[in-house]
Amino acid sequence: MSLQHILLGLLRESAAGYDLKAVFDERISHFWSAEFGQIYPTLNRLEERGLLESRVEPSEKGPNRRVYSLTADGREELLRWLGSGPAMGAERFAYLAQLYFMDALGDLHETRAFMTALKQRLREWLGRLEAIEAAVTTSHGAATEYYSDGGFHQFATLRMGILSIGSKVQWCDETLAAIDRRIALPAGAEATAECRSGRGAPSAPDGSGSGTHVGSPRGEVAS
Amino acid sequence: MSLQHILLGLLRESAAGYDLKAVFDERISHFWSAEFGQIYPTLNRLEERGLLESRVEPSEKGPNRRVYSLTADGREELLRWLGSGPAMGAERFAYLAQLYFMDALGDLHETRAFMTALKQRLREWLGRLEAIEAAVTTSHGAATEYYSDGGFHQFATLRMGILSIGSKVQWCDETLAAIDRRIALPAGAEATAECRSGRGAPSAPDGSGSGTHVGSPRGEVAS
DNA sequence: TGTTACTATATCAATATTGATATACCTGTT
DNA sequence: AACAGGTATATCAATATTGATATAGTAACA
Repeated sequence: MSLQHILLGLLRESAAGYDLKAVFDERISHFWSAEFGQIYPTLNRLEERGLLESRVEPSEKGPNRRVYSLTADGREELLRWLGSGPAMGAERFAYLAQLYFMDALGDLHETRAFMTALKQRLREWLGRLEAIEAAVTTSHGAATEYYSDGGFHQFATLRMGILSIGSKVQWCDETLAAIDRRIALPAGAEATAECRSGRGAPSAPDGSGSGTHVGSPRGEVAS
Repeated sequence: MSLQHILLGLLRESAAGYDLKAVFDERISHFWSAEFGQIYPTLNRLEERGLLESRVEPSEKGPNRRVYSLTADGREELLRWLGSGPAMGAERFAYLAQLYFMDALGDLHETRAFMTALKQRLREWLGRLEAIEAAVTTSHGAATEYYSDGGFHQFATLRMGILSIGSKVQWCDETLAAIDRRIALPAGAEATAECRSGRGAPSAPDGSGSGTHVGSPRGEVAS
């Protein structure tokens, strides 16, 4: 449901779907993204629900544009969402899934190459965010408490991107170091251990006899 | 496309859809989650594509189960995915979107309450992950290089969860401190600043005359 | 003038995801 | 035996998301 609300937020200033795509790509990609195929139908539904209204305008550079703006109901719904407390969706990292299963490749050098590539990608991303941060603090100073209301809030979200991705780069280093220690081990020196995680019962002693030990190949934590 | 591959990874050990749901909830929720409504159709499609095979078995505790296992093609596709380099999907944080627009509430105390609640939720989550980490290192030691192959890779993913969420808790503190400095300001002392971010041209000087300044209410970075 | 190429604008089909609901079996109680 | 409540198993309808494709204008150039 978040995209609907994000569109309401972006449309505090009216815009066409095409413009909004650029905003996703250029300004808020560190916390959300959307394709045309999602933006247009969602705008339609929001208009059907009376949260947006639209008018067709000629474009300066191309075909006619349908420009959307908030209705009173739309503004109300936006404020309701903003006041409803933090929306905590599940996080998804496909590259962590790959790493989780990567023992299947049976070669730690593959894992090492993977982590090196991942670190590189993360550092590029971090660099882009830091460049934006530098541009902002250069022109407005490092004391964000003096920023405009909008700027203050936006800068805070940028900071989370920087800190969070920065921590992932650190994690890459930590993991690469562990990989190197492991590679240096005399063959066959590994013991057996699996770790389980998630929001469920943290350290439930396993072996409850369910017959199917899903996702627990070769060795258990509670060994 | 990732869920399909994650299911292939989990099914290195055969299981029914019901079991897999538990794995998502209890073991890998720090990087992926899935509901029944997604798991079952995806298993079907994977079987149609010949990457999985299934047989119906009586259950010890309930209705008959359809148990899936990898085919040779399925294992091959899993390995292909694992070897294809880090899959970098866009990250999505609905709570950051809320914060980004929260100037609309016009009351920094609302933002403060929001950040306090967010920090609390993140700390709880971090606590769960750290409890798992403690359980693992207690029984297998802190030297992960001696873990089993699977355990080593799985522990690495757990560490990313811990470092990444930890950095977000830090960010909450940093942001709360900035909010407090801003609240303490004499009224009207704020200047104007917006920040833009994303993968696009990092510090493109704005004002390119597009007419619609989407998402840039009240003040520009390149002011 | 016709052609190429490029930007702006939008739609479509396929797939993924969520949340609610359904159905089967088991266990204990009336 | 009939029922109640719980767990195990699975499906469905609605919505979200991705990636490819379509269509309109504009600009440069042969």
